[in-house]
Amino acid sequence: MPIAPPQVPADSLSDLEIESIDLFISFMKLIGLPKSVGEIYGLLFVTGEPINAEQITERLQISAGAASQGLKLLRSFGAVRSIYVPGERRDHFSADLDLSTFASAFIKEELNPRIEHASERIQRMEILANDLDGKEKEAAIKRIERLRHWMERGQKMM
Amino acid sequence: MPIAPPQVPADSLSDLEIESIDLFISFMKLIGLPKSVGEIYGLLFVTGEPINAEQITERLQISAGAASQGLKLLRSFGAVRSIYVPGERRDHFSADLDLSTFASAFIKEELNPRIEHASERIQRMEILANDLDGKEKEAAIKRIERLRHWMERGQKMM
DNA sequence: CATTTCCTTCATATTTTATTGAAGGAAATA
DNA sequence: TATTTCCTTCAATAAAATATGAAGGAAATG
Repeated sequence: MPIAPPQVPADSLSDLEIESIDLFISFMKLIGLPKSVGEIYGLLFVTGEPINAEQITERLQISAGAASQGLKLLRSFGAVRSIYVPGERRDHFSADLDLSTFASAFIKEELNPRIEHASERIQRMEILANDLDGKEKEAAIKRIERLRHWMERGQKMM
Repeated sequence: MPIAPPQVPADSLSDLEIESIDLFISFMKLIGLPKSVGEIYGLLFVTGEPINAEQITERLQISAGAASQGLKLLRSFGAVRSIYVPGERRDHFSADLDLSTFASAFIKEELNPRIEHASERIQRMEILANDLDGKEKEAAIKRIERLRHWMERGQKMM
């Protein structure tokens, strides 16, 4: 009878690490990013020391692909940076603690394009509303005007 | 040979309606709400006149269940209101154009609870960090401090 | 320059989320 | 009060999002 393979006990996470990871999972989900991205940032956040991709996959028990993609995204937002560690061949990564960089990048890369798209759509709506007649037209234009107002407010907020 | 059943051509949507629906689908997705919610609000937004649930399901080709749930959610945010139409048995619905009501309700019901949860988590992290020693402890505390700072900033923004 | 190591990409599998449709309850109508 | 109409809920299903892991490329090593 074959012996059950020993559960490779990937160096389990401390309570502090778990709290941090959980926290950033919720945060990333809130802004629409996948769980794995939150896991990675959460781990890097508490770890402090730069660690490599293998360490990330082992501690978090995620695939190399997920780590690669998550790190790529986090770097693109400036939330994580590559750190050169002398004598080490692998890339090492560290969390950037200045979340304002992250926020700006997120607004610029994710939010602004959507706002622009919405803006174009509102413009098109105004044109289409002009083809209506009478009371209906007036009402539609008023509504769309209002929409534009709100959109501009949102735009300014950023 | 049986004749193909005539495609019940549910009174198709105008270009203006499609633009509005698309716009609100993107918006609702952005804030993490399902497509059907965006469809419903988008339709009500351009329609102006109060319409009933059946009209919504027919125009949007969605199920009665989806309409019911979507309307429930939108009402809970104050984005849609029930309108009494004399002589009509069915409930009628109309979009509330004041999006600030919507925004407040969304912040209160969706965002604030998450912030509180995060706040508790940070507190727990601070306690756990106190159990570390030396340099590691100091570094961890500094990071968590920083996190709290950012969280409080976010909290104030709302 | 052959080999190894590391990283990324992408097709597929898995997990998560949203929608459907049937059942049941409440309110209006006959 | 029986019947019909309307609305909601929820288990089952469909759709969408995310993670996996194998394949391939690039860079370091021997």
